[in-house]
Amino acid sequence: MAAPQPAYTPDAFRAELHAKGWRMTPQREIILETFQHLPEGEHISAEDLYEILQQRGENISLSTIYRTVKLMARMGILRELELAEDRKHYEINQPRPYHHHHLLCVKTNQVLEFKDDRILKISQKVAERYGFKVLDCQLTIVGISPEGQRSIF
Amino acid sequence: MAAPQPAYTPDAFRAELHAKGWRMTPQREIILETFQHLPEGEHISAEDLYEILQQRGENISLSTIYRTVKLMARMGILRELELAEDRKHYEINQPRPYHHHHLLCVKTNQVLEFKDDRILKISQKVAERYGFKVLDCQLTIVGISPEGQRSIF
DNA sequence: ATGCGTGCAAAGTCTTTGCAGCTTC
DNA sequence: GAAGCTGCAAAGACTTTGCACGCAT
Repeated sequence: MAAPQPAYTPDAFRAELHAKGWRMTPQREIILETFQHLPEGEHISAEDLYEILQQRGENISLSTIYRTVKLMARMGILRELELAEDRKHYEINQPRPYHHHHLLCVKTNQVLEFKDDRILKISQKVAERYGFKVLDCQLTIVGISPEGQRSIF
Repeated sequence: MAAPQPAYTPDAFRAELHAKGWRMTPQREIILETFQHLPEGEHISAEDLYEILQQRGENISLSTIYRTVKLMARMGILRELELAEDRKHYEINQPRPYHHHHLLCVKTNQVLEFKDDRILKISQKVAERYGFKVLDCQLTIVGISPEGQRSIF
């Protein structure tokens, strides 16, 4: 029985930043919150985030967004996904059982999510074997969707 | 007991190309062979491949390389990996039990390989559930290596 | 007060594309 | 012979970086 997962708070973020000699800023807090309020499983690109913030009237530069998401990914707060052909996408790195993985179609570029607790367990075992601390694990299944199988390519 | 895995021959490649109305060329054959002769687990970028070919005296343009590796990845012959920060890497998509996965350190960028037969089994089950045909599956564990844990970031 | 972070614009890097000529089927 | 493929150069797309100013500590 898993306990409800407490949200990663701005204060926790601040503390982690301080521990490394870094600083909390309004921009970083807004970006954290924005990711936390994204519907589950939704992953966005730097540019997507920029537009979301623009529409909310938050003027945070693209540079800052790029710098911040990279920082947060390195801290393990965000997962960096490379599912689309062209650009990276990010999403909150939810702990199990919210952890999910992706099924990707090379023909239609369709992306489906699925969950499987075994993946994280396997990952933790493997990481332990090599002395790694796990921040995230992603199983990406690349294949051809039913629609893709019908198309002639 | 798995039977020895027959290599994917130029003829098989040719046949698959023809089935789609495409053509075999010397460049494509050389690229296929180059990937097949790479040490197991070695994955290279388009530019790496370009340099390898240059050194072998094969003048194949970067454009052709980009076009060919993308084509071969879509055909399931190559796996497209996004382990490095910047560019895509490719390797032959070996069938089980040669299939391997990656453990990546966000601090040192170190990449380790490991094998685990369960991953492919799980992937096939999941794909089946959604009607997908599996071309490849990649479990990437992102974490911090022992060396990375010692560094101050 | 110190020095990290932000914004802007410019520069970079990897990748794609238009086109003419060559090659494969 | 028709259509796909290659090479070259140019264009494109995403991301990073230099610098001056502002803000967190």
